[in-house]
Amino acid sequence: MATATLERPETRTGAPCCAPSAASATVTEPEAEEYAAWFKALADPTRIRILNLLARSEEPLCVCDIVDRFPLGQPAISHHLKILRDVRFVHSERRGTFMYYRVNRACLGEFPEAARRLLNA
Amino acid sequence: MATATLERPETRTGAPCCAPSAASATVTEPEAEEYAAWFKALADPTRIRILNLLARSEEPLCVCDIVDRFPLGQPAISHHLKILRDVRFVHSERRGTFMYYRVNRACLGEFPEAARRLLNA
DNA sequence: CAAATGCATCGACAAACGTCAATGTATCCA
DNA sequence: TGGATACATTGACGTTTGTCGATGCATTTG
Repeated sequence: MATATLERPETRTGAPCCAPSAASATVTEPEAEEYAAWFKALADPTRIRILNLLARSEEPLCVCDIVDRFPLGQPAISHHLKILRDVRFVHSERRGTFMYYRVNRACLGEFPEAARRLLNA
Repeated sequence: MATATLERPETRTGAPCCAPSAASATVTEPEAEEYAAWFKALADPTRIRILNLLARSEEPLCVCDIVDRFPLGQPAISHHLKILRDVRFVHSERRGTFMYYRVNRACLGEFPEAARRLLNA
């Protein structure tokens, strides 16, 4: 899957986050693909746990911190982190040779509200 | 995937819906699989649009009504409806030879809140 | 009962996903 | 400059997913 598929105009123009300002109206096919991409990023137990781990951590965590907590190899963890980064659920920041990850609170905060508008119309 | 995987004790004992009463604590691996199953059910554009269609409809819709709105065959639509039923996002009811589907408001209402507790800890 | 209708299920197939081992890249340090 | 460290990327593999055509089942109607 191409990364560009998950990058929306709003994000490229500097909008803080994810919500496509969905009114409680009909969801078009492009919008549906966008929503599905967000849900797909959460459709794996490991990513759920990584995200919860980052959400509950005061400090950003480096990749090796995360690898230590899972029975998976480092490439698998990096793969999941990339998926979470592509949909803007997490941010990453270099510190020397370390990459520190933290949740994108603006994005995760808007996500449940977007889900509500979508499903609870 | 077996249907039984998506049936949690609460649903079997008559609880209204989905939320596993997740405090804002560490998500265990079984809990993560449960959450992932819900998100997985929403990780497809067609299911997003089916769910939005049902959510915006006052009246329940039969399968042929839904089939008419998508460029997919009837087996594909039935397949997606089964996935949405397995996670309790929709209900189905027979009327003669027709199967009428409607959203499970209790479930879809709790889902965003569960997502918030999970991600916005 | 028999035919017709609406939907579910099955079998098959291509595409996507998750994982690992191996390798590449960037940064720090001696 | 060269080695070591932390992470990303690649290629391969088995599993899962989404779709279709064909078929089966339940219900209504003649």
